[in-house]
Amino acid sequence: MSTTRTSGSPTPRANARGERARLRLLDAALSAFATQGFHGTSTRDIAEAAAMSPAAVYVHYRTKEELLFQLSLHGHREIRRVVETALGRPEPPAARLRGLVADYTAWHARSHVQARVLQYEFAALLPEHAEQIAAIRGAIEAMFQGAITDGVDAGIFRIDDVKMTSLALLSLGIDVARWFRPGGARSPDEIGNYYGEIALRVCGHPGDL
Amino acid sequence: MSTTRTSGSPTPRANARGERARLRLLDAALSAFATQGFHGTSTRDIAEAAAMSPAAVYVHYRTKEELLFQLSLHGHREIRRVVETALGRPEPPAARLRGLVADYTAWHARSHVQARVLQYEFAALLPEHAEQIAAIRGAIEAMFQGAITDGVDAGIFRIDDVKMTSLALLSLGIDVARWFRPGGARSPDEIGNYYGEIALRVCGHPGDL
DNA sequence: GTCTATAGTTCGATAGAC
DNA sequence: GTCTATCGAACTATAGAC
Repeated sequence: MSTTRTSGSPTPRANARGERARLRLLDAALSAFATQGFHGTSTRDIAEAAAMSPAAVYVHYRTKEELLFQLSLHGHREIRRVVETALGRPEPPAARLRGLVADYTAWHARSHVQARVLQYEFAALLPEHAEQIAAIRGAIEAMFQGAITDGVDAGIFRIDDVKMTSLALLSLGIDVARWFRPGGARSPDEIGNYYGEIALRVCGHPGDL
Repeated sequence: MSTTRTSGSPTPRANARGERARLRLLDAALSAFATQGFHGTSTRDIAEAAAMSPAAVYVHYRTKEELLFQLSLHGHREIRRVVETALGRPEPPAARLRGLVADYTAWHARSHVQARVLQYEFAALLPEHAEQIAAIRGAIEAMFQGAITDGVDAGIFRIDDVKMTSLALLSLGIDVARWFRPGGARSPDEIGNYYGEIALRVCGHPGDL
């Protein structure tokens, strides 16, 4: 993650103390945005949670929106890496799609706090930042569609509409961030595995029934 | 929908003019909450969109949160009615589940503005109001689980976990409110029908593959 | 880099005339 | 029921000392 530097520090690399403060602020903002939303969170909330004065926030981040953008950018890159890793495994199309949906879903459960912010606070981003995030989302969607198309071309998936099916599988994973609560009946991995099987059924994979 | 009366009007039934003003405010609040979120919307935004002064809002609603609660309550009752109607049809379990998911999903596409508010602004409700809404959500989830269990008992669905499957089908419908944009490639009914078929596949209904 | 103090704005909600 | 005017609080962000 290439963080945009905001301070006028003369050294090219930030010192350890400042770096720790930056991370504390990101962490505080993440929790607050996840539970109260971007607009429901004040910079004072963030500062207090990070054990700093309200003014100290602005030494590290120019605006409250920049905090949201950094969180959203980092999170989306993390999801993209999860997807790329899942698709990088040398497996046949069915196992690859199952693994993809399983990993994507498990990530949304395990990182539900992070996921809530980047999936549901998108509208609070500045237009230029939203555009950058939208590009990553597009890449993720394209990879899902590619994984489905692979199975169709191999003759093992039977579906009418690749794009609609892709949207459905993405929805399954994303919405987990909305309802998941830690300490529930199922662990993130269990939910992921279950949803991976569901994905094969959705794609009409014969061997799965 | 039994609206809570807020004015001190002496007549037991509000007059037509006041009723129209109330509806204008609800409509203005709905649009604003859907696009900017509850906390991102000011009472001035709502008043302006309803062509009223900021003060006039408070003649009809005690607080901004009451506007959200009325919208959320009305919307959740509407969804519950959609689900009840779908389940009330005299059909075998498979057709009933397909119709249920189709109607539930199509509603979230057709009423995506309303759906966005009631699915994603739940956290902004006061605790006592959130509790009331949660009860309706619980009833809806129970009806989904019932529809799935019917198919399992009839021996036509093959699934491992009724609750998890129910959550997945609910997620499919709800998340449509997040990504749906009018004028897209598919109409709400088409999306609903497609998702109805997906639901049968998710439940492992043999006749569907 | 952190603080105290505060500028300047906007917020939710109310008072009181008509 | 609607308005103008406004209260008091909270907001984002900045100034300037250390």
